[in-house]
Amino acid sequence: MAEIIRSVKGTRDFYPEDMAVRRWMFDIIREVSTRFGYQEYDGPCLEFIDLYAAKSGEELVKEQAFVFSSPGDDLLTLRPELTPTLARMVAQQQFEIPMPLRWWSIGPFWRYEKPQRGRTREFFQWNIDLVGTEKVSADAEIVAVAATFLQETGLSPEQVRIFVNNRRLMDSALSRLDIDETLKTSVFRVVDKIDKLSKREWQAFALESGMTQEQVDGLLSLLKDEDLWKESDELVAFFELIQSYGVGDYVAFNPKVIRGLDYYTGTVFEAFEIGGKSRAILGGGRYDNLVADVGGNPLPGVGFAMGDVVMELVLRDAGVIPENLGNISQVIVTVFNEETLSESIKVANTLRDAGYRVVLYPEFDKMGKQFKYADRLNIPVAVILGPDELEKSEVAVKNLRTREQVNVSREMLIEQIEKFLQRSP
RNA sequence: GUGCCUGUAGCUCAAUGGUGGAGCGCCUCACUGUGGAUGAGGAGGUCGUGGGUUCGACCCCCAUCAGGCACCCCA
Repeated sequence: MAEIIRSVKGTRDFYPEDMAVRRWMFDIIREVSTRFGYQEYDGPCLEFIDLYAAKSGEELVKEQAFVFSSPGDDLLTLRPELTPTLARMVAQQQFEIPMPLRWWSIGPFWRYEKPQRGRTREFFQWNIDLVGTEKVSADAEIVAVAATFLQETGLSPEQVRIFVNNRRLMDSALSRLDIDETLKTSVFRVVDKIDKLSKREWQAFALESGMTQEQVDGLLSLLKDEDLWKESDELVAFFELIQSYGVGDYVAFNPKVIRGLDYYTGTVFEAFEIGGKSRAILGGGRYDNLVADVGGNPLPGVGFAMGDVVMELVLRDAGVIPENLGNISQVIVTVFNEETLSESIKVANTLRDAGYRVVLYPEFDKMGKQFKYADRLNIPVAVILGPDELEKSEVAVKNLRTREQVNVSREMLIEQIEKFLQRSP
């Protein structure tokens, strides 16, 4: 066999069974997003690199973006994230769009990373944002959307949890420890590392980043304080509202959640798998200057992003992905020989008009082979149209699960198929 | 960028340095109007690639390519 040209590293092939899982997941995303009144949007996959240079972390553009020059010598990049595109789209029509806007999107993104479990170079990301209000009720709504999604997939609060924190709360708490403004960014990084390093390593890392031993101890007790949120009016209001959404079980306070990006200003949150690998599933928060960097007036907003790769792993491990996804055909119409082919086509079309998913066997193979083919495609019902049936203007309908077979008139065909399908959907 | 592991049939994987196998899948037949089972037969391989050691290499060594995993980084 000739050598097959391999696929590009970090990309995935979606065979029908894979595509069915993706479709299932995306349908839940769409359903939940629109149920909360969000509108679908999208931007181009290609952008000028300048769009990201302004805002995204330097790292993201310089090291992780697919950048290339077009034949016209433009420096282009395959979008590594959607937020800058959203910012531009909003800025371009800032006074046309009714605020607050609720937009969601799902599409492909690219990052030049080293592929490993849960990480590919080409992936899909769900983005959802509520822009134009700084009310804490907006924060609660966005987190409720995330929680509702998790719930709809079948994941339980014992399997996943959304951990919430607040940047302003942490800011003032850090100030109480006499941590200087200039140090805060690196302290946030220290916080971010606490569960990734051993106790000793973490202490060393904390001291290295410029904190005193006293401050490190203070920070440590701060991060253990499960009641810290009560000091924040915003968080108190937030948790009250999230209860009203009925998804309180999925949401919890966690002072360790801080998130790397600089542009978050208030509420920040991350969903994690509980136990197991405790992988991060989605993350987001409040930002107060969405469009400022692309030249518009500052707009407050809140949103999150979720990658499909880790999400699918979590769903798979949790065992919540339904069996038999995808559009399995319901009926196969067999073809006896060349003379009966046109009758088979007519019957197949009748069934299609009635809304069934129908496969017509493409050749004149012997019945055994046609049934075997139906088996492999997991089709539950077969229609047989041979010379005997044609002569009596009947059709034979066979339930391939139970082997039951009956001859019925053409008029009774749909009724009979419906009977078999109800018994084995 | 660093480290570890793996490349053998379409797929999943075996094979003490001495003539490359199994399971699944595929094709044919038993079965010329009825499938999942069973049995019989069959097709299918440059052992990732290139060097080296050896009387002899799938096996040992080196290089290289590809894939996976864990770091680093990050959502």
